[in-house]
Amino acid sequence: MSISDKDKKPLIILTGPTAVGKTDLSIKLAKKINGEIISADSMQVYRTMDIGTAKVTKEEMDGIPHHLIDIMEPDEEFNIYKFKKFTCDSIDKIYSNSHMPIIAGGTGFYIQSVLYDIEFDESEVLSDFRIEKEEYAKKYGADALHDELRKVDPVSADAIHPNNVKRVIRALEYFAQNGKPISEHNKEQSQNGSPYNFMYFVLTTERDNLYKRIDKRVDIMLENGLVDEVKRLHEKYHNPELLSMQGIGYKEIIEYLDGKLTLSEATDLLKKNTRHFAKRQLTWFRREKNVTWIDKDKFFDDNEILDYMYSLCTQKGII
RNA sequence: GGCGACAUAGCCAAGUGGUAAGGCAUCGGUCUGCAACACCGCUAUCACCAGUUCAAAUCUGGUUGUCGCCU
Repeated sequence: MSISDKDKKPLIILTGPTAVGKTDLSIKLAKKINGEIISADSMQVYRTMDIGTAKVTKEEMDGIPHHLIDIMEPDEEFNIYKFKKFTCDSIDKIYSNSHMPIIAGGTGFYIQSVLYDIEFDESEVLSDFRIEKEEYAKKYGADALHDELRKVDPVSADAIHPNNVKRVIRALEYFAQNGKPISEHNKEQSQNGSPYNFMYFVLTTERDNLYKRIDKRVDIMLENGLVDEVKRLHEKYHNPELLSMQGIGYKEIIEYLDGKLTLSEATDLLKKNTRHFAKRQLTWFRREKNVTWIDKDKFFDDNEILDYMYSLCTQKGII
């Protein structure tokens, strides 16, 4: 590369599977290095969804500014395009405060969009188009829709499994809007380098331990009133289809409230879904390039982790 | 002690002579505008021993274990 990393803008990312302890550590890190936190979490953006998203509380923030939390109503749609836009704005603002941006959160897809500056065109989501295609797939089968994609974009057709109707539709939508295959666009974008001089920390711990933490956290959420929180939202919106209500912890409790599950069944399902989610996150991070894994089990305490992170950031000239 | 039933992967569970369905969990993976989404892949030789048969998870005998009933 022609521009040295040190000339690029600094950025720190702290991620990891759900319930590993990101929030706590990110705040400690922010204090240590004069940082501000940008949440990379697709659910914490929603106001009044606090318990189920394990959202940071004001007290926990302890004066550290947090961005991208509580910026949407639960019946609004949030997506990666919005995330990227808001995050880039926040990063600029943080620089102008002479602070260090720390992206903390578990949505790897979102992080990627900012880190590698992936471009999204301005066009709106074609919701009618999506609905129409969904119905088509339901009526004639997923394979029929996949065949349709093959006609316009064989590369994507090869890459996307026919059963993955959502992705097939997005590829179709992209083609309808731009007149070129999404596979071409993806290929171009995948060659982007990062405009940042960054450290990408992935916090992890032994699998058994992680699962125990998850189970425990779910129990605590229940004790803290998760059912009431979901009940309030469910009564307000009456719409389990909302993106926000599809979040883990919300969809399961709604099933309970609707009498489809007992509370204990809903709880088990919620724990299971959370474990699955954590596993998928881990898979994502494993594939991500240039990440620094931090195995909590190898450190005595958070301070030792912070010192380690600090020294790596220093070496890279980020701090 | 007697009688009866059952014994298939971590769990549930099909399969009654022809070379081990399925579901869940586990594990691995995909992902470029719904991503806490959506999707894909992998995982057993049938309690043990002996016998019948070209061929047994499937039949016979025995052993062990579990459950139920009876005294």
